[in-house]
Amino acid sequence: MTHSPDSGSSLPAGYRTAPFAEDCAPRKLLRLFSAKWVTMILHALHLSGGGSRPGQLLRNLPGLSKKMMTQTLRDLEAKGLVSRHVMAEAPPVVEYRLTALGQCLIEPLEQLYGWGVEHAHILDRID
Amino acid sequence: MTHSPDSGSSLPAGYRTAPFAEDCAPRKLLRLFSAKWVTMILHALHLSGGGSRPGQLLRNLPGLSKKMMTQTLRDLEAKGLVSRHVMAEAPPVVEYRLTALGQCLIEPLEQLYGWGVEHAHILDRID
DNA sequence: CTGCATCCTGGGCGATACTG
DNA sequence: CAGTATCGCCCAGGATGCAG
Repeated sequence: MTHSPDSGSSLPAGYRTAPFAEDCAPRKLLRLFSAKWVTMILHALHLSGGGSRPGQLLRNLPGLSKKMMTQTLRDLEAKGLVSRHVMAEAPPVVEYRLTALGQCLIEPLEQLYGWGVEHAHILDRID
Repeated sequence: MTHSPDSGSSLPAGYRTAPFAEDCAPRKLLRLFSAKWVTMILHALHLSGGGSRPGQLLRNLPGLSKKMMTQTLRDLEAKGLVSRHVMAEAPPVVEYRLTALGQCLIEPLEQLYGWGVEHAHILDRID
């Protein structure tokens, strides 16, 4: 018998997991973005043309601690969103760049950022 | 002398606060959305045509506890994103509805949800 | 400059039990 | 059914210090 491509379950179009499940696609995205510094770092890298050095980032993002920066970068690296490049050794020169995957995630992020900027007057009332 | 409308500071177009500041518009939005149940509840209300009863919500969102539901709803209410309507008294019948402001925030949320669904294959690699 | 380890606190959030 | 109050866990994330 012919059965639908999505393993036979009846889910809303496009979904491969229940739309309200903890692990539904949208939630994954939001969970990623909800880490305090993830979006800022992605955005900063993006604005720097896709790559930036740690010191640079630290200076660009007031409030960001060295610990959280490294930690967040490691996390993003593990997820394949940024890549680490060592250029020299003494003194160490490092640069982090957005991977193709990272560039991809920039899209919805910038959309959201854009919306936020455009509707700043609204956001003033929710925080 | 004529001065620019945005109080004279030199910020990127559209911004009224530094793009990297903790309280920049995009960050406010992300902070709101990062609360564990906010987006799910907004989304659920949206799908229910803008209004829903507590029990309904509880049943629709597996994993959501009564406490967190109420707490989140109270929070959203305080921010003017949902409104509370008591219909009867015994037994109590209550309905929560999205306000105009709430409807407004649905826009970027649904965008993000849409993007997430469309790129589920990518999201599988980040979580 | 870059990066890791350690200590510590706040509060988000879940479980449970009780009122009307 | 709707809502509140309490207890307690867990961990994100900030501060500080050391190492290459």
